[in-house]
Amino acid sequence: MKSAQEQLEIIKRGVIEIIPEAELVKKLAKGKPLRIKWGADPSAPDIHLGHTVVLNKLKQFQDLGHEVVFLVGDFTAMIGDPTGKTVTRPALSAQEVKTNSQTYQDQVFKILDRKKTKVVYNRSWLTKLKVEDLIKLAGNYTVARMLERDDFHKRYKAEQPISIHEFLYPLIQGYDSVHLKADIEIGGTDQKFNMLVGRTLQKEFEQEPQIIITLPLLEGTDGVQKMSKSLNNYIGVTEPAKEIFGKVMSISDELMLRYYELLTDLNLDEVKAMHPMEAKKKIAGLLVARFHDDKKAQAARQEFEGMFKQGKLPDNIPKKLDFVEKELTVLALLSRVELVSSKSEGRRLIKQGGVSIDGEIVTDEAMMVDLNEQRTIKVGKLKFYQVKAKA
RNA sequence: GGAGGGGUAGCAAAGCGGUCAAAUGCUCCUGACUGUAAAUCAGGCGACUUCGGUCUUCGGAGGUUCAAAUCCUCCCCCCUCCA
Repeated sequence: MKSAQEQLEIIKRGVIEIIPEAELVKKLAKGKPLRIKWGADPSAPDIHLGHTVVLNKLKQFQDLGHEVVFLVGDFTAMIGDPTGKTVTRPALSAQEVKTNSQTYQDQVFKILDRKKTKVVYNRSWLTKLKVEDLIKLAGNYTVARMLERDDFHKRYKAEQPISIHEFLYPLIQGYDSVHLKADIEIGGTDQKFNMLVGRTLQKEFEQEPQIIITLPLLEGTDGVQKMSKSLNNYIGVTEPAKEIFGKVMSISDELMLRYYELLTDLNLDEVKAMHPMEAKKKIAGLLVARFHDDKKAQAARQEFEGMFKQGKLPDNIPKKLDFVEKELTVLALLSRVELVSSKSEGRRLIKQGGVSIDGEIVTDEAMMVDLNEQRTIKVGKLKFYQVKAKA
């Protein structure tokens, strides 16, 4: 095992805060594997780039010889983390949780070392908690302290409602740390308060309090809001290579630098010196390679370049080659292959010059398309379909 | 228990008897420019259409009216304050 100082150097890279750093050094100095807690809510089982910021850090810990505890919050999912949220989530069924957490694990282990990871479900101990215990637990915290939390504070000041159960969430999350005897808890900056509660509770339970490590939140592809599935601004780790590549290519330059900063170890000055497009292709390739492999990264890049520079068609165009009709109007064709959600939309697109067949822009919605030959119909820049009548 | 505010298109938010398929902003879609970037510009953003129109939308159900998102009745839901 590396020295505490060496480890600290690695750990510190890319993190926002270590609370408190001195205690971390002490823990590391013991030379024993530490237990790192990372909790995830199994309601949205798609791991995206945002999660990987934390996962990469966890992987570093594993490489340094520590133990990662992946906590599936199947119990807490019923409450719904109030962090940054306004709506309560519906409770998940046991089956959903099971499926979700399985998917979650498959994805997590694209990055984490399965052998060095312990997977736990907080339902297994939280269901055993008695009302009595819960009240005791709640006794450790005051309303005033809860209200210190930024989003609670804002809502309180704005006279927005705060439900009691939302106060319970941080307490329960904190209790998880007590139960697991976590040495370190890691999470996004939005989790700081919740993780601090864990620290406080551990002290109450006369444990050595956990160290808190916060990591930056990755902005989604829109460049503004944090990456999340519900905002549909995410890049999922299980997405096909060309999707990942394409999505990365479409982010803004500014955001690209941010991605370099949070998702790679590369020197930012060198990146800035590159042509932005080149730099973007590079990170797109890197990420594809990370979640797939080098070969696919190469292929994705080539396809991308072929498609947009040389105007070639992408590889896997959806096909429908068994039309009964020998010919159809453009409009009918569009709606048949569901490139448009309604005929009105199709009309609009044609009017705006967004539809082409075999490279020819369509101007007349009633134009007949001969389906005896294979045709490629294109809507906008990215949607294609190959069509042909049944032989 | 009492008082008040509110539910309008993906979101936010106007409209408060006809000119409303519903202002405006954002998102989104298409086109131009370009590096599938940003910014900008142009157009669009309920459905169907023989492009003349037609049909279905403003929490739900009824009603008044030639005419209702707009008025009335009942119901459902959300929020705030007081107790």
